[in-house]
Amino acid sequence: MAVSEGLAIGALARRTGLAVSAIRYYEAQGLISPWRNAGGQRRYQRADIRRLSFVMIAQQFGLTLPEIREVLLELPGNRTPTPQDWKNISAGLRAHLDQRIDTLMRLRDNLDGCIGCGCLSLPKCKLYNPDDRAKSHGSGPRYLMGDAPEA
Amino acid sequence: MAVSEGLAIGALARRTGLAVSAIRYYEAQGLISPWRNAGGQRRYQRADIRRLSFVMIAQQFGLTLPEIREVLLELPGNRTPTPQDWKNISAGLRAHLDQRIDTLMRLRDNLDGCIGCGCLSLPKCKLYNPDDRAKSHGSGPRYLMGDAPEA
DNA sequence: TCTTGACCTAAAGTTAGGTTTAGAAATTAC
DNA sequence: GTAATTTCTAAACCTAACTTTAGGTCAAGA
Repeated sequence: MAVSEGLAIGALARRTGLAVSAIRYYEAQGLISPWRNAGGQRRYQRADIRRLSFVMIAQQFGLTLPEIREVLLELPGNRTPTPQDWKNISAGLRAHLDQRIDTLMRLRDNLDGCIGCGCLSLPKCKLYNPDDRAKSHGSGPRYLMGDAPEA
Repeated sequence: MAVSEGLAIGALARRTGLAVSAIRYYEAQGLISPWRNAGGQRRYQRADIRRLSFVMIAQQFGLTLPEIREVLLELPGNRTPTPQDWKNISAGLRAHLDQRIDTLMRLRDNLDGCIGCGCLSLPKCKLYNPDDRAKSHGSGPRYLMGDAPEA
């Protein structure tokens, strides 16, 4: 086998720790774009290992797949990303992470306040601040305090 | 209407900001247990407002409904919870939150290290530490690095 | 060559946390 | 007393992020 035939999906799965089905799913979501060999099978570059690694890390940081897709668009399309390219977009992740930590710490401080005052049920409690609420966790519809649709 | 007839589900929904359907769902998940009036309709105590408030807050902190159910079991079953009871279980939340913040901060530090070394694809990268991975976000099956089922 | 094992697609299933819908019964308002 | 609200149950639907299944093709080794 020649050096530049690329990785088959199974090999990529083994190297990244991802399931084969997950890699196909990521392709469907536009996160990765392999080419096809003569028989129609997917072939990947070695740089794609790094790309998927980035996807996994960004997920841990709470980014959704569409968000990750956007971030990855910042990579150069015309050449294999360099370490510097990766450092650049990782810096963006760092900002995102800082924000999440910040939100949680504010939440914690508010909880401390509420433990003190026992106001758990009061609408004016800071824990009900809509800014801190919703869209931070999980999936599916959420219409929480102040997030309800108009009508 | 007598004082102690209890709240109807719609009233509870208005006071908590939750959807009626969500309240019924929480009941199905064992988070709240109303009684029924003669006509079979749900009736709630005013203390349940506080109970649902706690549920919402705990959700923001990233607890799942089963986890919240466990926490709520620590409340006294034989009487209406006092402010002190609520303070006690809120303290448990605080511990949970501290842990989450800790994890995120460690993640951030590791990212800094990786930005420095560009090791994004190396299995030895600290960002791949299984302890930090999985079960922290979102729903659905996740078999990530080291989390794969045996066979 | 033949036989595994890897790969393909499309569609359906899964989980969490709910919402929506439908048709019927209870309550409330006038 | 009747109309308008609420509430009831059960079942289907929703999203995100995948996995599983079914039925068929490709590739590699003996």
